Amino acid sequence: MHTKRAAITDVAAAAGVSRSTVSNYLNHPHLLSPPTRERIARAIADLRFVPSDAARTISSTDTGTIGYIAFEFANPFSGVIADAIERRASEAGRTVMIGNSAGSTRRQEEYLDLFERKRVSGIIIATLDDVEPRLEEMRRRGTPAVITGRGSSSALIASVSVDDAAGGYAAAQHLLDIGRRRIAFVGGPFSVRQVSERFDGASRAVEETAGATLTAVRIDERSMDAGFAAGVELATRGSTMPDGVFAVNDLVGLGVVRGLASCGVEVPRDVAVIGFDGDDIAAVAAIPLSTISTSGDAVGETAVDLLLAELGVPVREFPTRQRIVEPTLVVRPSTVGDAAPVAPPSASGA
Amino acid sequence: MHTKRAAITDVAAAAGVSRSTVSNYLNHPHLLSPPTRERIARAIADLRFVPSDAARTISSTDTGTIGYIAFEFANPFSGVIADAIERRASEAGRTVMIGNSAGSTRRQEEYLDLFERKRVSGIIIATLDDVEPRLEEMRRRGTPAVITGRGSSSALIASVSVDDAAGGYAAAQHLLDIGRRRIAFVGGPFSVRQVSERFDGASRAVEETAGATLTAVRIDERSMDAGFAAGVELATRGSTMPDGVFAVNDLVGLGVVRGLASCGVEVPRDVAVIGFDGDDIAAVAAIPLSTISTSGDAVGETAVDLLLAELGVPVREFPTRQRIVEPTLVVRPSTVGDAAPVAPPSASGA
DNA sequence: TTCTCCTATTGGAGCACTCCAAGAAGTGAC
DNA sequence: GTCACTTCTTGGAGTGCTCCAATAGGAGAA
Repeated sequence: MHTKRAAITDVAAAAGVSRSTVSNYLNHPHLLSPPTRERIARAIADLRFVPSDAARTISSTDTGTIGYIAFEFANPFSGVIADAIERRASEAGRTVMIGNSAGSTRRQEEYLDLFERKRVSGIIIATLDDVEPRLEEMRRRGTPAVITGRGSSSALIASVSVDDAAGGYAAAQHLLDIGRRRIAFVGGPFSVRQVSERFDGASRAVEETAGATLTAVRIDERSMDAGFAAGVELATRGSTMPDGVFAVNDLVGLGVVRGLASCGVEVPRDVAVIGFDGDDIAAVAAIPLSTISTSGDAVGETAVDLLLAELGVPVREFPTRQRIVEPTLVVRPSTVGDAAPVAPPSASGA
Repeated sequence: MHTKRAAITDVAAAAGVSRSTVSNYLNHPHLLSPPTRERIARAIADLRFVPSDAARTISSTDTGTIGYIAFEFANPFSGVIADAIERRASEAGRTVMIGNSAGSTRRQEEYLDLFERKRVSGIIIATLDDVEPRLEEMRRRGTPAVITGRGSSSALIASVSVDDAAGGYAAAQHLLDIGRRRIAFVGGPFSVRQVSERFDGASRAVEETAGATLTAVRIDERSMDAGFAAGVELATRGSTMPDGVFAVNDLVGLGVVRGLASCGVEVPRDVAVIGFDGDDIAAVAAIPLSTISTSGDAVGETAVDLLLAELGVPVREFPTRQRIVEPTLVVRPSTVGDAAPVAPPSASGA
């Protein structure tokens, strides 16, 4: 099928030097005299020699690759983060190995195992589970990790998280600013920290405003379908129907809009809807969705920086262990429609 | 910082057996007696031993990982394919290492180098460049590859491609079926095979229909902005404005729709628009876009199957070298609006 | 009891590299 | 011609594992 791969010994023989010299050519070329360097270069080209990273790893520990365990590849947000991680890592001369836990704890464990066996330099993991103990152990063995998406509960493990409470506050405040008072939060399960913190942030904003109320519509999964169902449910509440909805994420938000629309409720005239995440699809939807945008780029890049810092490689900015990325409000027609918005008692764009 | 990692020798010592026995435990556990097995298991747990894949690779060649070089991570379609590849590979007990060429030939080369150094079992690459010679060489050295997205020009390199010509034909035929006669193709550059084949397919359909014409609007990049510009340009053509547009992909298609709309042209009443790819965003757009859908899942899975076949691992289905995935027509409001469509002389849904 | 046949275990060679102490070769000063 | 330095180059040991031929230790057959 194919001829045997050339190894460093073959190159040495072809160039008439020792293995060590070829190794030096590969790792410390400045040590060689120009003629030797040239002969080795020719031999490598002739034999089409490709050094084995495995053999190198075995005797030098650092593999130069970063393992990233995504939570859900299907979610476009994952792609944005992965892209940012890959870009930043590549700038630092490192490569990324990507796994996809698809939300499964088992697969997450499998990937942690695998990456440790591969001796990746470090791991970036998006997770909802309590993996800190495991990560601490791995760290002790020499493989550091950074958690993305939520804060780390361990001082030993770095994390990059989005300020969900601040985002929730901003979302609710925006609804209040455009005059909405009966706010509904659509999301769940509350055991997921992101969900509860977004809700708590919204609560705080609502409490600060006289006459405003906040109710929660619990859903089990954060999908467009669940949002749709919630939208339909809200639409049929009659007089207790909210005039503002804060959806836990954009997918759910888009579902809510559709659910409401399917019952003849007009967005944003009757009900204003805002999401969370800043997905691209939110922008191109039938009624573009207002949202609290978290920069996936920033999250990914920061995660890599934190990891590199832990690896002792110089990075652009001095890192602290736990980083929090502030989300920003993006206003679109789903809250401030082209159609004249409901009279805003206290107008003030956020 | 951390204690030295336990190696197989340490485990052997702790369990009171030889290194070979531990190696057997790892790779051929059936050879061991239950008591030995247990002692080794305990020793591994106590020492928190994690075997090194690098050391294994060095002495057994197959790393069990597949390298995937994506063309553009930012494009959601990449995510779908990556997800499918990852899933299928994981079913086969293999892992995926992902790189992102971001359309750059240089980075593509870098990843090919890297993956070969890592001794991945095989490579799946989405590319527009003529990489076959390089891949043939790698194959000779023991690293096979599969190209996705376009056919391979080499009989030695497998590929999974979408039948772009058939897709182009179907797109144009759909426009003709709903009574459109002045068709415009928006896409470019024509040097990219996918583009020219889609156009050629469309040509064929148009030629078969008396009185139908096809014109091409060339664009340099396949982005929403480029589509928008093309839409605006078309809208200002006055009497020569087409009544049907076939956009080279969904992103461009969405741009065209917006461009037309920005000039007061109504879709699909005045101009019907169809895209290509089957992106999710096409479905949730303001005016959901009809499209020629290619299943990213099928492409990804088939690519893995082809690669595994090449690696001599049994797979579900007997593979041939070059696979072609047939795209399917998805009809949405951008061609057949809720508003009454233009009188269709020869109605026949495809 | 002796011999055969398993089964479970092992020593040692090998894999493709790196790393380091030490040697060779060349240069210039005295 | 000798000595002190550099600059290159090199053997050999080490890395963590796998693979294989060889061996020990029983169990059963004769």
